[in-house]
Amino acid sequence: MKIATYNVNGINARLPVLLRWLAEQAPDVACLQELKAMDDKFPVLAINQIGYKAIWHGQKAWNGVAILAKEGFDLEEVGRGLDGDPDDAQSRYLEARVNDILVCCLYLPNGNPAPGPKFDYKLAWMERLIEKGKQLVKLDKPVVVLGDYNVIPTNLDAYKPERWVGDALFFPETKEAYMRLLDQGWTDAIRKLYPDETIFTFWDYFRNAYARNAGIRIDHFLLNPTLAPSLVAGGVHSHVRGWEKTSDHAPVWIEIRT
DNA sequence: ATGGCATTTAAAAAATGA
Repeated sequence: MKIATYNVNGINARLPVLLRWLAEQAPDVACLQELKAMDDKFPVLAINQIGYKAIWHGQKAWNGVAILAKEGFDLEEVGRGLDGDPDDAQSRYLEARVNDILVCCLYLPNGNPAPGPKFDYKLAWMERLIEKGKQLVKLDKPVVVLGDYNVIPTNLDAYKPERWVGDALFFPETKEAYMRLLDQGWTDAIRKLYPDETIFTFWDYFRNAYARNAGIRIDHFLLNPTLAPSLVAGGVHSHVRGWEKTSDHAPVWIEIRT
């Protein structure tokens, strides 16, 4: 089974790119982030027409997450949103069962500028995710928590790491919270497959960043111990970042033995 | 240190992203 994550940066603005990528790569499951659309603006018809079911959690203008699965897969929503803050109205977490795998799609807050209230929200959100992770990691069933983490885990994950010092994606507290999550027993699937390679999933729109390969790795797959032994392959569809009217993220994928 | 670009909302310019 191939599972992908893709921060589309506006699902309606990127619909041609999204459909082209789905047709070209045909992932079995695709988790999307940054829909930037309300629920009734989600392009479900176009997605159904190319053979995918979908569930989504939208929001006006910002955020928004969705889980797509090919027709023939069993897709059932398990929940939306993280516990721990009843006042949180941002659509950033969606959980579904796809066949026997629990698929948890997230769009972790950016947190800039740091320090500040947005950074506080990011760190609080990470604490809520860590609470959730405690339960998920120990399940007997296979679990993947994937999406745009907005975390650059190590110096290996950034072109010129010194440029990211002081950024919320690379702040000591951000990396520390992410490490605490990993230490629950999660496997960073892409880093497991490529322990020493420079791999990027995001290139900003400025300064010709994609052509210079001046990127960062912030889209991650975390596998629980039940699922981790089934990992067989993975990578980044970086060529999609070179398409017209494309997102600043590229799709990332893994393959699971089922 | 700053700004470069792209999107949404909504009707010009602000907010957001990373």
